[in-house]
Order: sequence, then C-alpha cells, then structure tokens
Amino acid sequence: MPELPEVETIRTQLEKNITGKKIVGIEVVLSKIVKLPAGRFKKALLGAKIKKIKRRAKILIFEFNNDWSMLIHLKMTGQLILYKKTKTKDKHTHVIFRFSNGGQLFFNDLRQFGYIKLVKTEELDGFFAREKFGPEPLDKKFGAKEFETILAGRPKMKIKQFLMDPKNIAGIGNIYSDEILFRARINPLRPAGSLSKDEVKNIFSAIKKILPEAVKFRGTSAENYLDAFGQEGEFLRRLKVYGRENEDCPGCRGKIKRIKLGGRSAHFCPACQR
DNA sequence: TATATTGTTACACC
DNA sequence: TGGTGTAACAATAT
Repeated sequence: MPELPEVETIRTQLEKNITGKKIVGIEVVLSKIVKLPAGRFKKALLGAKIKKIKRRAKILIFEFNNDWSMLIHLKMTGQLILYKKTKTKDKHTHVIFRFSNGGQLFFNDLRQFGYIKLVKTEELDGFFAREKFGPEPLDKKFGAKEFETILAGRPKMKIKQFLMDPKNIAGIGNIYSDEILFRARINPLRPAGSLSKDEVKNIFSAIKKILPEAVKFRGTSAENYLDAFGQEGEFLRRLKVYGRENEDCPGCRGKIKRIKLGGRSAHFCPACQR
C-alpha cells in the first residue's frame, strides 16, 4: 500500500535513474489504466524526455520536455519497477515505458485501481488546486501551528481518520496513521477536538519523525509494495502496531488490538494509547 | 464462495 | 453551507 514514504522512495529512485531519458516506446496492455485514449497518450509522450519527477500527496508527477506532465497514482497495489535489461511482463503488467538506453519501466497493478493520466504542465497548479490536498507533511514549511489550525477545523473527526484524509494532510494512509498515533500514545478513536495542546504537539512530532524514517528505510512492504528496483522496503519490521494484532505492545505489557474504524482496520495498544 | 483489502470520492444528513 | 460519517468502487487472492 504505497503511502507517502513508499511513493517518495520510488520518486527518488526514478529521479536518479531516468531523468533526462527519452521515451522510445510505450506499450499499453490494459487501456483503462490510462485515462485517455492510448493513441493520444503515446503521441504525447513518444520522443519526449523526462525533465523532472515530482510528488504531491501520493501522486507521482513526471514532467516532460514538451508541454505534458504525466500523473501516476498507485492506489493500493500499483508498482513502478525499472528494469535495466529485457524483462517479460506478467499478468499484472499493464503499461510499459521503454527508454533510449534500453531501460524499461513497468507499471504493474494487481487490483487495477491505479491510474496514469496526462495534464498540461501549465495546468498542474490548477489541477492540484481543485484536488484541495492538505499540506505536505515533510515540507519544512509545514509547522506545528498550521497542524493545530487544520485540526481545529475538524473537531469531531476521529484522529486516525483525520490523519488519513488527504484534504487535511497529504500522503498519510492506514499504516502510518497507526504508527504515528502509537508513537504519540494517542488512541485512534479520540476526536480531534478532545486533544490537549501537548497531545497535538506529540502527534505533530510523531508525523515529522516517522515519515522521514520510513523514507530512509525505503518504505513498508506490507502487501505487495516494491520499490522502483523491485526490492522490498525495510520499514515493515520496524512497524510497532500495524499488522501486529494480538502481539505484545512494544511499549508496555498490553496487547495490540485491531478494530474497525470507518471501514478500515486500526491497530493500537489500548493500554498505552489513551 | 464469501470476505477482506485501501485510497478516494459520492452522497445523505444535520 | 459545510462538516461529518458511511457506502461505494475498483479486482483479486485466499
């Protein structure tokens, strides 16, 4: 489940390896992944060079040296994997990009929820303005005060759901909201409006601590996530609560519990998360 | 075979 | 009007 750290890992790896490369071939195996006619898609990108690779929330943005930018969302099970040599596609490979140096980028997606779309580069700002994403948590400009302000606007929301809503803060999903709240020792069911100043501060610093650390370990391979080199992320074994139902709490004598929250599973220690 | 999975959005309600 | 909560959707593995 790629969340911010996973998408950022892929972004960094691709940036180092395919910036400046020219697209010489595109194969669209499953056309619904690409949100425009395959012919137009290919015409726009064939021969184009990748200028920059950016990220906003969980969306990767490939900016080309023509007028186009390509947006890729991996949703639950999407993968972007770069192969230096020839590689045969499997049943989950839906789009393949081939580069002038022989490299190939595979878009795989078991669930087929991910998408690829094109936006004119000059329209990117307008596109993201309409999406109304909250601030980027890794942005240095995102500070405790702004976090407090956004929280204050959603007093009734349960704090876990608050953290997962990209309109509040971008890029946090189920795994990292669980981990952030464990570190801050806050119960996921707490309404945002019930949190004390100190508790809010603790959540804020947990965000600033955990996300960069997960990036450092190239993300979490819980389901089928792989980085751009096809490798698993190392953060899985560093998770304290996510996916650890019935295990001992790493902080006290309690046991990790799993509950349903808004149709999602939430993992936490009822003893030390209050 | 029924169920579980999650990021995002649509929609009903107050 | 807009905050809030829930359902729905995508497709597959088990």
